[in-house]
Amino acid sequence: MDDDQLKKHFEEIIALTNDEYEYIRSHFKRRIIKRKRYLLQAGDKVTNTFWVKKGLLVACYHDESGKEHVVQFAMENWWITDYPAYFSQGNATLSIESIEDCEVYALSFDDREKICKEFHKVEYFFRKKANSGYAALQRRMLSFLSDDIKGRYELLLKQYPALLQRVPKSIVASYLGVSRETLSRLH
Amino acid sequence: MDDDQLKKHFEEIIALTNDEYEYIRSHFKRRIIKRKRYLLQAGDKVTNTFWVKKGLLVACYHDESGKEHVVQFAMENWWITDYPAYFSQGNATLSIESIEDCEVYALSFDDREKICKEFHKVEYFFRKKANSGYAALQRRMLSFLSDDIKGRYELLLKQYPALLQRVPKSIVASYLGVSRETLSRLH
DNA sequence: CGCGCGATTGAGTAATTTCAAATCTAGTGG
DNA sequence: CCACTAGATTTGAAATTACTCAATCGCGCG
Repeated sequence: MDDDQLKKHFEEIIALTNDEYEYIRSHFKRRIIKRKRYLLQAGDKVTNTFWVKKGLLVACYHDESGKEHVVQFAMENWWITDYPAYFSQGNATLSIESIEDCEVYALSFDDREKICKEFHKVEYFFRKKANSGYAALQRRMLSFLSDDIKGRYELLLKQYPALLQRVPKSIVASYLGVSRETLSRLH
Repeated sequence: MDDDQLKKHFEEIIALTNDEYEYIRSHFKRRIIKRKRYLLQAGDKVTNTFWVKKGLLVACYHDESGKEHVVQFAMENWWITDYPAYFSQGNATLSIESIEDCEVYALSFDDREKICKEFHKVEYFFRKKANSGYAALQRRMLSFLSDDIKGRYELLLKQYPALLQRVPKSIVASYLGVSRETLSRLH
C-alpha cells in the first residue's frame, strides 16, 4: 500500500525492525492535499506535525495589513507545523499552505509523545531532528543579522538550490524578508 | 559544595533521585569567568555546551568588517554554545563572551550523548529543551519578518524585561539587527 | 488570440545607515 | 566633595538602501 520512504527517513538516524516500524507507522495518518490548499489555518488548534512524503508547502504568517511572511518551507522528508503552537498545544498563529500537490503524514502531539515514551530511540530521533532544525534556523537568523539581501539569497541558493526551482520568487522574497521587487533587482 | 540549582533546573522537566542527579552532575565541569572574557572563540573546536548558573553571556558573530552580531543571550538557567558547531563537533563560527562575572557548567557533547543514552528521561529533557529553544527562535525569526524595529524591541522588552536591565543598549541593538543609533532614536 | 499570473522596471518616498560630534554616567583618585 | 576619564548613549546631517505604487513585460494555457 505504501513504500517505505518513511521507514528510510527514520533509518537515517535510528535502526528499526519491521514490527517496530509498522507500529510507529500506525500512528501516522495519510493526508492528500491539492496545490494551493491550507493544511492548517491561523486560529486552528494545532494537534499535528506533518512529515512530507511528496510535494512542497510553506508555513506563513499573515499580519494585520494582510502581508504574508514565510517562516518555513517543507519539501520531501521535511517536517512542518506551527511549532510554537504544536509544542504548547495551542492555536495556530501560522498557516500552512501547499505550493504543489502534496502527500503528507500527520502525527499528533499525543502520539508523538507516546512513541517517544515507548521507544527510547524514537525519543533520540526527535531530539536529533530538533537539534538540526535549531541549527538550521540559527544559521538563517545569523544570515539575517550579518548578510545583506544578496548574501541571504545566495546562501539560500547554495543550501537549497532545488527549492528555488519550485517556489515562486515572490514567496522566496518573503522568506528572505524583502519585497519581491527588491529580490527581482538583485542579479 | 554547591547548592542544587542545577538539580532544580532538571526537575522543572523530569524527576530525579539524588543518586541519579549526582551521577548526571558528575559530567559537568564548573567554570568561573570574569566579565568581558571569552568562554569560546571563533575557530575553537566546540566540545561543550554551557548551563549558566550565574551571570550573563552573549554568543556573537564577528563578520569580515569586524562588526559584531548577537545571535543569542544567556542568563541564569539558560544554555549557550555555538549550536551548529556543537552538534556537528566542528569549529566555532561564533564567539561567546561574558557580559558579567559568570559561573557556568560545561557539558561535553560526548557526555551529553552518554547521559541521554543512559537515562531515557534525560533524553526527554533535552528533547523538550530543544523544542522550546526552537519555538523561541522561530518567534524571533517571525518578529524579524513581520515587525518593524519598534515592534521587535517591544517584543524583547515584553519577553525578557530583566535582560534589558543588564545588557548595554548597543548589544541589544545588535541582537535586534539595527544600529545602536537607530535603537536610540526609538522612544 | 487573449487572459491571467508572475516577474521586472521605473520613479518617488520613507526608513536606516554611516560618520561625526556632543552629552551623559559611573567609577577613580586627589 | 570635586574633577577627570572611559565607556555608553544620544543627536545631527548626509548618503544609502529598500519600500511602495504603478506600469510593463513574458509566458503558459484555455
